[in-house]
Amino acid sequence: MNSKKRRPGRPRDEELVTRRKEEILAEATRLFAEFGYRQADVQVLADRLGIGKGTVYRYFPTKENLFFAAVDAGIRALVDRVSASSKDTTDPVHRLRKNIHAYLSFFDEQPDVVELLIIERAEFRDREKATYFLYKDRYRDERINQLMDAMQQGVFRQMPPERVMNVIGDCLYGVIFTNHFANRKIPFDEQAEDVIDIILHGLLPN
Amino acid sequence: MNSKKRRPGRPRDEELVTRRKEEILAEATRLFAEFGYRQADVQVLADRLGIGKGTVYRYFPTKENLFFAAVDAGIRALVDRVSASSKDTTDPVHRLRKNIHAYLSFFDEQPDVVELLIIERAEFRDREKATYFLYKDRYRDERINQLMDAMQQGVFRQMPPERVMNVIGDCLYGVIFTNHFANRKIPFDEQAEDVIDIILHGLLPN
Amino acid sequence: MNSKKRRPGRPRDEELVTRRKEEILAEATRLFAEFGYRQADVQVLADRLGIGKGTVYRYFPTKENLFFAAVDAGIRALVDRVSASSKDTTDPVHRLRKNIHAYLSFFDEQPDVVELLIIERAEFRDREKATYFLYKDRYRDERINQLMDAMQQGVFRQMPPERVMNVIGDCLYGVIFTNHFANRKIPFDEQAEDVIDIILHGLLPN
Amino acid sequence: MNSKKRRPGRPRDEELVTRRKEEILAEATRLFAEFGYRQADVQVLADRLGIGKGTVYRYFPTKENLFFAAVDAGIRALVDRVSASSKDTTDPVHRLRKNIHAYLSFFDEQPDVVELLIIERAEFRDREKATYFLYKDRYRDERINQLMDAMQQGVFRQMPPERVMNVIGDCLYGVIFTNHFANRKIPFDEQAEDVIDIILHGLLPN
DNA sequence: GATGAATGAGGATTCATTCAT
DNA sequence: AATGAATGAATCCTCATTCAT
Repeated sequence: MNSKKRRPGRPRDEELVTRRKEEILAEATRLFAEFGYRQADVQVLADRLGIGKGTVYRYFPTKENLFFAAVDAGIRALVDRVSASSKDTTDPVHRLRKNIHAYLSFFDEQPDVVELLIIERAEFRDREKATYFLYKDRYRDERINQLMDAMQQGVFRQMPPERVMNVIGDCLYGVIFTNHFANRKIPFDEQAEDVIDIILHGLLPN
Repeated sequence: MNSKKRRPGRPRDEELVTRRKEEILAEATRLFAEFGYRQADVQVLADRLGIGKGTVYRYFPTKENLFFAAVDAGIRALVDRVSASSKDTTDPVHRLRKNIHAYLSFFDEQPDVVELLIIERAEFRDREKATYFLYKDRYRDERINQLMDAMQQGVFRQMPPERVMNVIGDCLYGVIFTNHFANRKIPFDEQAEDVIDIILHGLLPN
Repeated sequence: MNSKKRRPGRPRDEELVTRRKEEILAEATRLFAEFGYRQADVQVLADRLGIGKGTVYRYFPTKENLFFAAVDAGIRALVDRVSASSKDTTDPVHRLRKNIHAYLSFFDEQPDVVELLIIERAEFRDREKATYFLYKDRYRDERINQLMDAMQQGVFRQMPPERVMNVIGDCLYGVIFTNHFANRKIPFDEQAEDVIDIILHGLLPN
Repeated sequence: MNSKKRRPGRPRDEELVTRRKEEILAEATRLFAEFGYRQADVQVLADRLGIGKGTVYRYFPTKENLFFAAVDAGIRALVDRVSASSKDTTDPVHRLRKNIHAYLSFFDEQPDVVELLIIERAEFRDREKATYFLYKDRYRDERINQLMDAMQQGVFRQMPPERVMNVIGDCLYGVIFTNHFANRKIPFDEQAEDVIDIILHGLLPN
């Protein structure tokens, strides 16, 4: 499994760096989620980690850099989870269900990541796009193709695939944001079923 | 009618107070939307208004108070718009369409209000509920009843009304947030139609 | 009793001014005692009096002026009380007793005045002498003479009268300050007796 | 003995902390005495010390905290001086004389401390007791016992010891305050003798 | 490499005073 | 005369970042 060639010299150092970065990132995520960007004090982060403030700056040159690294890590974890959820499925409806469940369960487990998304937009308003959507764009064509296939197969109605994708994506995004903004406590799998039901069948009786 | 005895001295001008507050609020909304809460400088606000900083504090005792007044005004305007949109409609489908159009057109015209909602959550993370949802709660029962009526009439399928309401609300919330986070430029009425289409008919062919 | 000649014209105006000043001064004394000089807000003073802030400034050109007027009024009241207390007494011991009782009872009734004395020094450190001592100086010679008479008569021991006066004065000053600084609640007449006892007889057995 | 493992990085220098705090405290005492609490600018303090403002806040988290640290240091120095003055004396009269001389000579040398006491009360009026009296309370029982012994021995008259203690304390407190309020310049040892004379023998001829 | 001491730019808030009404 | 709207000077405190040890 660990197929990287182990070269002689100081291989452990690299690992150390990686491990340290991850530790810092994990704590930083918690800190930002707790205090917001501005109020999150790098000194507090260092204290919680039991290291010096300078050490944090060794691994992340600025607070902003640290923040975006945390956002990135969070979103990458989300993407991995959602991708994995439908790996062995080709049925469009099943895949959609799996993806929605994975998406909502991820944010249920990692509520801090939602906070990071909000904070990112609140603090870095001048960015063209939030990180989340940069990642999303990468999977755009793949999603579109899957939707078009499903329509071709007659599993979904014929609709503009991009717009369908938007509505589904927006709906899920809205669910997790509302959960946080309204302090809503609904079991995530119930939410998933509610969303799936409406997205698949609509409100009208057939 | 105006039988109040004129007390000596300069009379307090209630209208002036109202006008001033509105002027300040309008500019504050722009400022917060532009810079975020922390970065928004009350001095800059005063400069833009051509008044002294102390004058701002005359009308709003703290920056936080000012911010929440701006949020409140924004949400009240939204509520008014949506309420007005379906005033003379009793048909459930028509009402839903009207409401969704009104909702999206409001945020299309007042994008600053979306920013305020995001900023509120990012900065005041400890509040039980964001202002938006406090307002929403007031209309909860009314909405539920309308949905139940529509189901009774057979216009909508029989479903748990609360959950339906949540999915619709989340979906719309997600739309406006995504518009901002992803810097998405789609005509709001197209978005409205896309959302309405899926919510009413679902993805599956009938 | 009201022996001032009432002249035709607008005599009431003067009275009004005097009355207004006194009302303002009384409330100002309370306010300063409650908040200190810096923290005492002229707006609050006006509000408590039910008048406009500008009106306060009509009667007292600056806050500082207002403060010193309050101090002055307080000290003048003290002086009057103490003077009156020994008006019909010529016996040195009796006069001393009367004066001490009057002094302590005054500050017992008017604790705000003590606060003013403290605040005066704390805020206006550059004054050569606190107002209290300016007033005291006026009575210096009279006091000295009284003490010298008492010594001549053999009622008091022969001592440098100035120094005796200082020790007595300091002692009383210390009593009222300590009452305030230590939040001490002792009936003022007991305190008077304690002070009188020691000042007259000393600690040593005769 | 110094067997602690040297952790990596710059070791925390406790001595430096202590030294810095003392330096800051000394200058702060001067500053507060000169300007009062409100008017004392932390920036000026930093400038006088030739350090950054942030450094002051590194050692004292708030201006208030800094002020009380200064008060505390001042009073502790007083207590030490007075305690030391009568260490090898058991004779009550001698001890009283020594204590009074020490007390007055302390404030003669450290007039800034008197200012701090005044400022404390003027600014922090809501405190139950001024710091000075909190310290004094600790020595209360000891003082009472000494007085009772002296009375038992017949060195002092029989009197309520608590009240005697109060009168002596108030008298001294009054002396130092009057010195400052009235800008009085009398050699402190003369003052001591005057106070001692009256406290011991009273005004009346034996 | 790690640490933590030092820094100072940046921004909210208070309140005496002025002056138009 | 009386009022209260407007002003802005004055100051505390936070915290990212640098760099000597």
